[in-house]
Amino acid sequence: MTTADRIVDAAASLLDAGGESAVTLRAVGLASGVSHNAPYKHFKSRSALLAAVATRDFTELEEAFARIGRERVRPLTKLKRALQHFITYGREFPARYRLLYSDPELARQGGDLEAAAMKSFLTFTSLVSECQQSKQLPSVPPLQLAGLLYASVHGLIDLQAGGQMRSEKGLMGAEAGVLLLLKLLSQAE
Amino acid sequence: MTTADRIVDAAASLLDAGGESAVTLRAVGLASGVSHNAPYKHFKSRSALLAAVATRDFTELEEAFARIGRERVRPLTKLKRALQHFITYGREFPARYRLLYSDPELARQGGDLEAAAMKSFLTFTSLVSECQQSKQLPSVPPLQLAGLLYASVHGLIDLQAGGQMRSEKGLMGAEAGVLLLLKLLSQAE
DNA sequence: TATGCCGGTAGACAACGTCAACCATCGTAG
DNA sequence: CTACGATGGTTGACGTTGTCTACCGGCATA
Repeated sequence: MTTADRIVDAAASLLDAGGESAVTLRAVGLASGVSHNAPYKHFKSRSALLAAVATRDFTELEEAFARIGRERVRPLTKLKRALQHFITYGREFPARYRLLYSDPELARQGGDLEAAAMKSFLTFTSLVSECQQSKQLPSVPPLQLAGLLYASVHGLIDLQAGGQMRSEKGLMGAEAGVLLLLKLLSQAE
Repeated sequence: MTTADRIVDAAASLLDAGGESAVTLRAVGLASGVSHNAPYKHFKSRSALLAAVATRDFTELEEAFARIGRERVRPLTKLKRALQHFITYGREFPARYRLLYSDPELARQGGDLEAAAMKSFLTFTSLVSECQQSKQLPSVPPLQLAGLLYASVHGLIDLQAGGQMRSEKGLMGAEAGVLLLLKLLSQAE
């Protein structure tokens, strides 16, 4: 494993452990066994390092979507599994999840964050499109339906990750929300 | 206008102008004509100041929802107007919008942020409930449907505020997304 | 063998949040 | 009338942070 990888790993761990503010270059350096300035040899700034973490997670997300897409089950089942994976990831790593969709400045830190994000969305779209072809979701333009579903699920996960949607308030969890949404959508056309 | 109000105003302006990182206590002090430490006489910390900004915005949001709820138009029209207001606010003040749903630590900074957020959501829920009573939305538990709608719209606004959902990518805007969602939901039951 | 890049170090700097000490004003208890 | 505590303001200092600059060793290559 290269040093750059170890630095990204350390940043991700710190992110999980203490939120974005815990990702200081000094802590990253300490955790990856280098000095507090070594990250600058691999990333242009702290933001660029965070962008690298986000890019890696987007790529892994896309791989998961693609893997699920190859399973031999009903299209709607694939979609549900993909959404379940998304939700689980968001619940397990809320800080990393929120990083994915944080400031637009992150995307402009160079790198291929935007491309990775777009690719994962397009793979997700193909899952939605499959459901439409098998008449399990209404026949509106696939990109529109996928965008709507993606945004809705993002909203559910984000509110849950931020603690604004806790079940003790009588609200439902992200899983229940997704299932309700899919149920309602499948009744439309 | 009290000094505390001026400080909150300054923080909101800086937030709009340069994002969260631009809200430094020194800049806030300068903009509101006090020293860099005066905010501490009114707010326990920088986070508490940001929480005050968020609380104010949630309150204004709730007032807008309540105002729209008193209009004499069809329930679904009220709901659409409320959502349109929400979207417009998010587009005009993306940094403030994102502050509303940022870290859970903000909510724990004391203050009544959580109560204000809940109140605005409940007022929104009453709009949804009205639509259900007039059979314009499916008859599922109101809190669930409202939560789903709220989260979905939040997702649309948030992705747009973060620049992840730009129309030049062939994706739709938040308004179109909401209209599509309402159209599909109204076909279900 | 000399050289220039690559990846690392250490140190300094300004800006930031926060803390402590100090001070003016003013309503009020004695 | 006076003493005083609370309120809201000030200045200065401290530690931490991101970032910049300078330095340095190894190693491929001309």
